[in-house]
Amino acid sequence: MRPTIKDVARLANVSTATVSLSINGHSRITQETKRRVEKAIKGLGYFPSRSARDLVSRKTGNIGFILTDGHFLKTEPFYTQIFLGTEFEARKHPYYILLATIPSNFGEEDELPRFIRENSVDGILIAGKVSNIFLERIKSYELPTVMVDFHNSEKNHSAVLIDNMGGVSQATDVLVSHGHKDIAFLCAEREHPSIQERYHGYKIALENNNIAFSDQLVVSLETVISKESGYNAARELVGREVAFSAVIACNDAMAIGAMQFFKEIGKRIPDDISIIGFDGIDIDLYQDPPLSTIVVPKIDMGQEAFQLMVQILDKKINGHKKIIVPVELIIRDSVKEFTNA
Amino acid sequence: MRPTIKDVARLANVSTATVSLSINGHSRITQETKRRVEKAIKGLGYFPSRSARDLVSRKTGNIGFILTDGHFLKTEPFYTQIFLGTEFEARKHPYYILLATIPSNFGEEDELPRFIRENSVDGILIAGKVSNIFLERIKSYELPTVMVDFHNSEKNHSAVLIDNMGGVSQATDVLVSHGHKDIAFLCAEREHPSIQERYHGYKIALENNNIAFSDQLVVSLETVISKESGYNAARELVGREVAFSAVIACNDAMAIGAMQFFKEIGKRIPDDISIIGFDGIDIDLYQDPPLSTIVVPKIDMGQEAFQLMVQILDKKINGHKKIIVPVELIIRDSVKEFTNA
DNA sequence: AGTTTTTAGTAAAACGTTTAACAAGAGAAA
DNA sequence: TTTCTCTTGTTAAACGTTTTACTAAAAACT
Repeated sequence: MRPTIKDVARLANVSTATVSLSINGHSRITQETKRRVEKAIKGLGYFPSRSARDLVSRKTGNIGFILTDGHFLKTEPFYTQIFLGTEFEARKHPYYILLATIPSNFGEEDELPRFIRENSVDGILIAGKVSNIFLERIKSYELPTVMVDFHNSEKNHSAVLIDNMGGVSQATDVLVSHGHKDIAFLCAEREHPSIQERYHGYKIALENNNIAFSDQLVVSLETVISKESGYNAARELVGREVAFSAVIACNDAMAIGAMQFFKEIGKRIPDDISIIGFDGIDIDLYQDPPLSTIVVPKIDMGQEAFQLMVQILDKKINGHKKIIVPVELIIRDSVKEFTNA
Repeated sequence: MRPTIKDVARLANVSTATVSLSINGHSRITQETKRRVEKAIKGLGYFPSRSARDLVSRKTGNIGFILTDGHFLKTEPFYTQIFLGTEFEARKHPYYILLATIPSNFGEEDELPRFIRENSVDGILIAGKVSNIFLERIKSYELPTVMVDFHNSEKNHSAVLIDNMGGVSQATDVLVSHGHKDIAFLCAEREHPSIQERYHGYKIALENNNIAFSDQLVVSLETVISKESGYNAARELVGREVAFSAVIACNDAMAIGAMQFFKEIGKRIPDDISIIGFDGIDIDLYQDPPLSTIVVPKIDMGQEAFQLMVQILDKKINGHKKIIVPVELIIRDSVKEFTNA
């Protein structure tokens, strides 16, 4: 039989209240008794019962982590790494994480994650884009919410976001400083906030560098971001027969797809075309040449999000807080000085 | 304030005991009262408190899902899909799943997953290969355990396993029936039970088809399975300058890496070489040509594992039960009749 | 009719914590 | 000395269920 707080109290010759206060670090207890309690706990291998604790404190001790099944099963473990970050952070706090996936096109008829319906979480983390219907449906539960790598149009939630604009601006600046003037921008899923920000960063940077913007250099056709859409976007760009010496893709998957097309039609990278992606995923390094990219600190984002959640639950935050995590531009062999050759 | 069982009892004009028995489907309660209780529950939007329930029933209501961080962060969502399968199944039962990753090389100094140390799970699911040290360390907790796609040498746990031997045998048979005689086998991580079984299936099938086994046709050099090791294995095979017209790789990743090498040296698939992988991952379809493979029902495996766990917890099982899930050979364009041209 | 058995429901204890209200003793202030 | 204030600890209620033992009424036997 697992020892209870009573066993500890008996062994330490104090009341159960003292044990409880001692464990939870209340200042009422003297060092001496605290030591006695500690010793008893160690001796018995005692561990407080979660359900008893939760019952009286009226918490569940769980945080829900929600993302779409598409994001969870993606080939690139982008959101998986964010999840891992929250897991790492959760270990330092008295919470467990419950993961649930929802359909990408969550609609009226779909069921909410069970832990929401059963009131088994104290708050939820939402990673990546989810449907508005989903957001509407969970409103009535009034759960503390932190969004990661996404924020809804009303922006009425705390969120951990990527510095999309800064990242792409920086990338553009670097290409310009390498002598490039005709810089293309390949993207998809234009309605996604992150994509809009990246696009914005591209335009701003061009402006700052006194380079005229040309919509002939922007390809934005498809609604889903993938290697395939990158391949197609590159084909479209080449088909337009407009001069360009560098490409920024709105993420690494598209960049890799684009590189594949460029290579297939005999273009050399970086000799003919310099290219930069966004995300910083592992396979970037295994490309030929290795892909330059804007690295997103995925683990950090997960950790930040969880910390934010803890602050909210501890009522240390009043309104909605936004955290913008910085990104890091890493230039590899896919970028080279512009040559007129 | 959330309604409690007392509110329901009051509204339905019965005792809390009746409500409890009613909810949990005890036969003591008459249809009429059950209906009254149901109505009250609906009316109040009542939901039983997990912590209260767990406290008295001395369960946690959680199942731990453990896999190595390497497996979790893999590019191919193989284990992620297995996890999703358990998630789907868990929704039908009164359990939540807690996920934890452990280091691939878990050692003496590493910490056990928090939910184990804190006694917050009623049982654990272990997916994929984990270190023996880990298995040793959790022994003392005496947790009901189900292993998925792995079983330790002592085989003293229930497990859900893949029909590795059957799958590869079948693949070999098909190649033989397509006229191939010199069939190579590429693998890595030879000490892994699944790999051994696949290798065994290959040998058995050759024997059954009266084809002499040649270790010149078996490449097993590296300790880690990946696209890269497949690429290297193919190079090794070609370097041996021994005739072969077909290849079975011990998984899809290696098959894809091997295909890449074959194509690079000008071999045509399937004209010069037929190739079959194992796993059935999504990108198989996007290969050129689409890769034939032995499809593992990953979602099913997760579901089976969870069902097994529930049976164990309900004491419906005496000893250790093994479930072998069937696989399905799917022949795509990477396989062709042998021609002597 | 009287007795036993079955049925349908209830009272109350128990699960293991937290915490508000209280108490006893020690030192400080009067 | 008496009273007041800290300090350190304790008592006991409360959290929301489940379940054992019990009871009253109805049904089934003699």
